[in-house]
Amino acid sequence: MESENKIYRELKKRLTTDTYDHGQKLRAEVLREEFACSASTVREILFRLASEGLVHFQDQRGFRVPELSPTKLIELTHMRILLECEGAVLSIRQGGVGWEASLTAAHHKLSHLEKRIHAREDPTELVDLWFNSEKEFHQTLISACGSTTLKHMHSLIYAQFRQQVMKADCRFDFISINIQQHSDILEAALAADEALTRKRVHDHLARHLTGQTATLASESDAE
Amino acid sequence: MESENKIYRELKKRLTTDTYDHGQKLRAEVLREEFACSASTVREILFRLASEGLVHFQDQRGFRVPELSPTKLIELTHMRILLECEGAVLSIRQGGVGWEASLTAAHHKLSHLEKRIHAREDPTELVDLWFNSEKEFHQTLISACGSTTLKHMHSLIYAQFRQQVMKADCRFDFISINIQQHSDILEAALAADEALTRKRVHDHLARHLTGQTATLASESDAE
DNA sequence: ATTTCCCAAATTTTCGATATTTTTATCTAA
DNA sequence: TTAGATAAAAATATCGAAAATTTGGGAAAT
Repeated sequence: MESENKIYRELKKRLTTDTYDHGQKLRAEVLREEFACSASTVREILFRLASEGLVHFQDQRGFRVPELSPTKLIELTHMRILLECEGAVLSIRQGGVGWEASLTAAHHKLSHLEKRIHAREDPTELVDLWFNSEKEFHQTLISACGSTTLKHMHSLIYAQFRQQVMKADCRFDFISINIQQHSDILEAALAADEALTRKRVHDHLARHLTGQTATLASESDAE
Repeated sequence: MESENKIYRELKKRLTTDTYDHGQKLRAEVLREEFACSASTVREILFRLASEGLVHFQDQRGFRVPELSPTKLIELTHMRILLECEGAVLSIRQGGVGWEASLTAAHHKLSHLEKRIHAREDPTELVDLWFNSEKEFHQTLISACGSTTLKHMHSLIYAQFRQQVMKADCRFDFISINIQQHSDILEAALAADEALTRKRVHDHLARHLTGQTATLASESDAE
């Protein structure tokens, strides 16, 4: 049963980190072998992921990685803005020095990493680290909001958002803009400027509101 | 498959409509008999409900109806305010006449029912109808927001909210206030007054923000 | 050549049995 | 009497196989 959680985390990681292709079929029988467990166990985990929106399930037709959807991405971005602005503002009000410290720390790590990525020719090796750091920064931003429910909703949305942009994000086309925007958010948050924080969180995510982010290179339709 | 969805809906209904007690154990073996299916099927459904927050799952200890939690209720109320205000405002902007018509219709049905409840001595028979109507009204309020994701998040939150207040709501202590507040919301929405709509949605839900709603009569801890 | 129907293969869903873990009950020793 | 340990009972997790459903391909008919 400990292994089940392990498999869950591994699958979730893959689904949000550019391992599978959008639309690809996820056969329990195949994954069963890979993870050395029964098909029922895999099935259970896939259902769990399906209800989080990271896997698409169709009756009698099994599981798939959700398709790329510009509309979905816009909606997810909208939700992220709503939740992160709310969470950030509440954190500003209630967070105190402890929160400021952890946000600074999270930003420092992220910033350091993003600069390394920016300097590199091929940042492939750093992709995984970046996914973690950027997630941690945004989670820390709302961490002192005082609502487990808000944080939970955010993590659901964030994971789906990441799944939609994982392929694009691996190219780091916007890395230098990102560096600036993350700094801007930190600055506004530490200044306890609620309106400015909202604006900067919005600006940071606004790029995904156009529906043109999804112009990707060759989509292989492996099956 | 088809029967599975049926069982899922039935269980969800029970979990949000005062059938089980908070903290009550949900044994797969018991439900298996009742629904005439295998324990695995029930287990699958319970997992699904668990990831929606409607049942509590603990490793090796099975499933339970979540405990009553004042903190949780406050958080859920907060989320409802956030989501419903956003959804209502977007609907005002994008809804058009069609939306106004369905909102008026939903309100009419709800209003009619609430007046019947208010007039009665024992409204027990109308509880189920009321749960449906009140849900429909609030869903209609945000139905033209243009975001499937927002509506989905709202329905997750709404179900958990209802689960927390189901026992209390069956007593209809606030029915006359509710009638007024539902009307107020309709009025503001039809007037396309965004700020006022936000305020009235907030006021309608504010009662649950105090953490004192949960003073209930005898909690039986059946097992 | 195209469409329809039917059969076979592959995939998914359901199930009951087995193994593991937790809970309850009983007994012994302090 | 109580606390701890152990055994018995109950509940849960895992599995492989049987049942049901979909998919793909080929033959017959238009």
